[in-house]
Amino acid sequence: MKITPMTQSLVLHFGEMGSRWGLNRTLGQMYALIVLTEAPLNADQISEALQISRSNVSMGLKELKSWNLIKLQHIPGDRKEYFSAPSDIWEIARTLVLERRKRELDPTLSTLRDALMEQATSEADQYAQMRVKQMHDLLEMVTLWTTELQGMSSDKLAALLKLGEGISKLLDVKDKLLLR
Amino acid sequence: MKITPMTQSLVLHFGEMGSRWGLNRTLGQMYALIVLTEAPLNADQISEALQISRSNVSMGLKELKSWNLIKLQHIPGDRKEYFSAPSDIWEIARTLVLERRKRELDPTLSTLRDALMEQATSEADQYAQMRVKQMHDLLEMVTLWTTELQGMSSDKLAALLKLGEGISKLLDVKDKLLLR
DNA sequence: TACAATTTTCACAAATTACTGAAAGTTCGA
DNA sequence: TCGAACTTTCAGTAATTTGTGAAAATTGTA
Repeated sequence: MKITPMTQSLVLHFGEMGSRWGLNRTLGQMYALIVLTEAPLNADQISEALQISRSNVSMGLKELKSWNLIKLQHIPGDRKEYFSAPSDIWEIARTLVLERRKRELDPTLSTLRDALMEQATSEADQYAQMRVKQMHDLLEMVTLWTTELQGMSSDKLAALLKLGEGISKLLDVKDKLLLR
Repeated sequence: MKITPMTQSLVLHFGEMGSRWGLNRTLGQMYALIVLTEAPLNADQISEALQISRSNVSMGLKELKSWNLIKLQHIPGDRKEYFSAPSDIWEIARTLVLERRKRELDPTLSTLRDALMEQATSEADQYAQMRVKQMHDLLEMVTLWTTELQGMSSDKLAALLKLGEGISKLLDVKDKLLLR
């Protein structure tokens, strides 16, 4: 499996990015390759294209599956397993957000809630609890938002994001509507 | 510097979280401690509370400074440097978003743009470029949003987040207003 | 059921990242 | 300008994470 210079450089960049996103370098590279390639790929092709061992690919694929980022498919007459990414980039983004929420936000919220349930005796703990409450409320809102995003169609999501700088104004409009 | 069991467990949790956020475990712990403690702390106190070497604290503090997450202050009659976190949790969140954007989004956008400038000859590259375009547009919108957030007051930010499930409806309202 | 094709697991090796103590550097007051 | 108080740097070590090859497990089909 040959790989063009363009894909090559993108793959390398996303490898670096991957490590900042809870995935690791190889995983980032693998996913970049799958996303950028139209045809579904099998493990051997990935292994060859990225010059990593077959077993490493197997582990990476396992991880990618656990993130729900890839689709398994079979090609008639071929026993190998082929993988591809969703064609809708918004779906990928939505999945990424959802999975990170499950892995990071949810456990953190639960820890914060536990801390809030405790009886704060010392003054130090009272202050800590106050901060915990602030963080908790903030993260809960973020959770609410991500939940909301999950239910939105790709079109709507695109529209929302396009709003961009309009969002601030929109908020003002909302206030006026409520005042009416 | 003693540390209550409550702070202790929160510090440990944010240590784990830190590693998922581009910081590392120690950095997460240090910041949690600073955020949860009302009084500004000096390096020795942090070192003692978290049981890590003085030099490690120095490096962590340096990193935290580069993220703009801590404020340096001096206590009259004491030559040590003391550090504290912003009292406004929204400010912390805003800073975090901004810094991550600078470190991750911006370089990625630039790589994507480079790829888009190239002449795609092969069919493979044309497909790749199409996907790159999708990613680029998505990330550019995210950037726009984060920029917008930077300019918003904490109050407004809180209001926006509180909108939660209302956001979808709000979008509909906007469409109606435009149609009018 | 047997067997070839394919995938997964896992113990170890390699690479990367984080931590430490000692030494060097800085700052400030006398 | 000296020296004590404090901070930073850095080379080496420790810990963690990632990658590999060999072997085991699974799958599909003749």
